[in-house]
Amino acid sequence: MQRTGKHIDYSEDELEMAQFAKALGHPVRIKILMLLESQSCCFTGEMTAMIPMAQSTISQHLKALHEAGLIQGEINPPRVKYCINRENWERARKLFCRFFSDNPNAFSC
Amino acid sequence: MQRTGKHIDYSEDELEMAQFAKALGHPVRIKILMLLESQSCCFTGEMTAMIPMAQSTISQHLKALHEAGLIQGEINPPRVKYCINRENWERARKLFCRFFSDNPNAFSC
DNA sequence: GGTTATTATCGTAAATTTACGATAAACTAT
DNA sequence: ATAGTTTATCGTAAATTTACGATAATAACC
Repeated sequence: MQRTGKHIDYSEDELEMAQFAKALGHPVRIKILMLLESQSCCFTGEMTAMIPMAQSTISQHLKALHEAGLIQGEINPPRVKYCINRENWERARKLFCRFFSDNPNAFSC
Repeated sequence: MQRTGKHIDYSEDELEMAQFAKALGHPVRIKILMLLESQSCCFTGEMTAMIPMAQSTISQHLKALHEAGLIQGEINPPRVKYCINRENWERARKLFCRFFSDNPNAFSC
């Protein structure tokens, strides 16, 4: 895409929110995050055991979530323990809450 | 993708949320929604005037938002007036708020 | 050193997304 | 009818995403 020289000026919030949203834009990544939310922490192996997908695919989705800043991994050889990145989670929460609340009909968030 | 016969059982919430998130996963679509939020309603032309992108591309993004259920269009010949789909907006708000609040460290949403 | 266990990365192929210009469609107004 | 205005759709090309199996990397253990 992006074959023109045109640049659109997006605000930091717009870019950041789109980035978070993109990371949330696949059901398996939602599932992974819910898992981490409910268990606080989780090894990759536990996820691959619960989700019928190739281990490499799960790892790829974890990478996407990591790059978006939503999770962080702690090496615990030979395993890796993942958990929510609370700082960015809070940031995302604020962005989404604000976004959906800035309208006259909304309940307060 | 999806070349195997495996099916993952996603909950309705997981699927719906991923769908909303996917629609929010591009900065120009965030921008469009913010515009609709601030103005309550907007013609396609006003958006194409404010966003330096081909008219066809904007229309494509509007279609994506419409298919995700986040906006609705009212034909007002020869123009089309778009606005937020309040019912689904509220649904999305609840999903995201709940999602980001279901954790011990979060502030209440 | 060699083995085992766990996870990431590589190489790939198919599907989807994103952007554009060109064209069609829909409706007004002349 | 013709012309004008606005928007959607079509055809396209490039980029990205998603999935897989195979392989590499890492660190513990024997």
